[in-house]
Amino acid sequence: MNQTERIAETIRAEISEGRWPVGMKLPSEKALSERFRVTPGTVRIALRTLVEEGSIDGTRGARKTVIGTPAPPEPFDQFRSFAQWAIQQQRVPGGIVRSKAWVAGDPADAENLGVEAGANVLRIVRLRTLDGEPVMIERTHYREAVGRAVEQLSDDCPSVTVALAENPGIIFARAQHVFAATAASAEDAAMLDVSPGTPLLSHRRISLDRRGVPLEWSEDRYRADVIGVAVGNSWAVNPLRWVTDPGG
Amino acid sequence: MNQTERIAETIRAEISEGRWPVGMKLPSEKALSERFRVTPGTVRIALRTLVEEGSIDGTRGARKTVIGTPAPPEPFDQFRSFAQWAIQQQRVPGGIVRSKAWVAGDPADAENLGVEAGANVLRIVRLRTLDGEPVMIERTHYREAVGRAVEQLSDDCPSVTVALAENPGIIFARAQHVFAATAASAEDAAMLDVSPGTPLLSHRRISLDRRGVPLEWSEDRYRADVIGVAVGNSWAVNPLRWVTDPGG
DNA sequence: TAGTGGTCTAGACCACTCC
DNA sequence: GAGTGGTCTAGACCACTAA
Repeated sequence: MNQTERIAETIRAEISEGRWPVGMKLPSEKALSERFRVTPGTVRIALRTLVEEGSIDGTRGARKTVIGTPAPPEPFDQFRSFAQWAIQQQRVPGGIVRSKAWVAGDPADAENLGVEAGANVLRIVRLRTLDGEPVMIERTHYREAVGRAVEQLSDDCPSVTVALAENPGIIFARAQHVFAATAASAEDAAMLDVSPGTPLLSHRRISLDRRGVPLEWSEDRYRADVIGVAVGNSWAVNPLRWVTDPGG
Repeated sequence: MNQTERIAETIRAEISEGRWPVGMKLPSEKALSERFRVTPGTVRIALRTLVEEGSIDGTRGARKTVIGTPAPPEPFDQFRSFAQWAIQQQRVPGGIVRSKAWVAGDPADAENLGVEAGANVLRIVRLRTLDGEPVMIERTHYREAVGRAVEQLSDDCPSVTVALAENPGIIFARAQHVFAATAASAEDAAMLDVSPGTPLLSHRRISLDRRGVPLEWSEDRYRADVIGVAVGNSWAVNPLRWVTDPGG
């Protein structure tokens, strides 16, 4: 554990338990540095993470002010693994593979995965459930190397993400997402147990490894009355942008 | 301009124009520090922003590798100001105020704005257009102090965000967003020129100032065939999370 | 004007990658 | 084992806030 992480974690906890109420100014960096027996620079790095999380104010020249209860950001995997998220919500996740097939990559696969058209692509359609209720459909396309690892998992494997993490060569490092809305097709409607035409939240994503190589892309559809997507942004960190022609 | 920003900007540009192609290793921090005449620590801070943007790799002990073309993140205001975004896209933004009224805050206003039920709230419904085509509806609720500033703007003011930034007491510092999908109501359909029931992307947001005080909240609806929302995340920065019961 | 945070320098030490 | 990046220390200097 880093010093900076340790300090950030300690102050986060103290804000949560009310030792530094909202509106109160934190001690100066110098005071905190003496308390934690580190230099002021180290304290500043720790406080910067809290500023980026949006729980303390970052005005220059003034003491840091507590803005709100800190919510440490979800780890990256938490937005890849539906199962992990569901368990944290104290819901029971389920997953049913509805179809699985090696196909010749079409132009969309070629563009999204950076492979040639016709290359081997593993296409899997999964229905995800919460407490037995169907809530989302994943239509995922895997690059050949990843598909071979996915293929060896059992169909009722609760978390593909966790299972793939065991695989040394496959590291999901970042992803790009586009959100839109779409009407449930007849197939969607049957799987999600809604009427055809029901509005669904459409989530297209491309997952990349540390070197920027696309590992998978997916078009997921959510029952929008049950599950949505939350995002935070700030002057310090703004990952959001509008796009025209979202596809979906 | 900071040293760190200057260095990050220079390297970003050099990657974009192909001086450091994808897959090539960047010079060491020591070499870069001599080139820019700063200390290695300063170079590292500059490179960290590129790592967070996802354009270079951040493996420890190895030289930084170019992953892809850098896309500097949008400034925070860019996701508040529809007009600024549209102009950057070389589209012509338009805005029409469809209704504007001071109302007594209902429970939703009380919760989202942190005011008492019955407090004065300015409620404005705007129709936004791109090149004359209607693309989104904003239903915004302003806290009283902000509403008084908004009220003084002319109805055809192209960018409320820009106009409000002139106001010294009102600083938008961060926001929370929830995305879902919803069916166009009769009113929505008439304004957006679509059929009732058409799936729309629903975007609920709460905008806060630096001290965490809510300034406005809004429920926006987008024509999902024209406009969507893109988000990037990585192991370094992950602002995304799923939520149950998105409202919408 | 005093205090504070933001930036940058200079350098020590360790963990890790690569040859 | 050489080279490299990540962490942390120590301190100078400046910009800004708050009284």
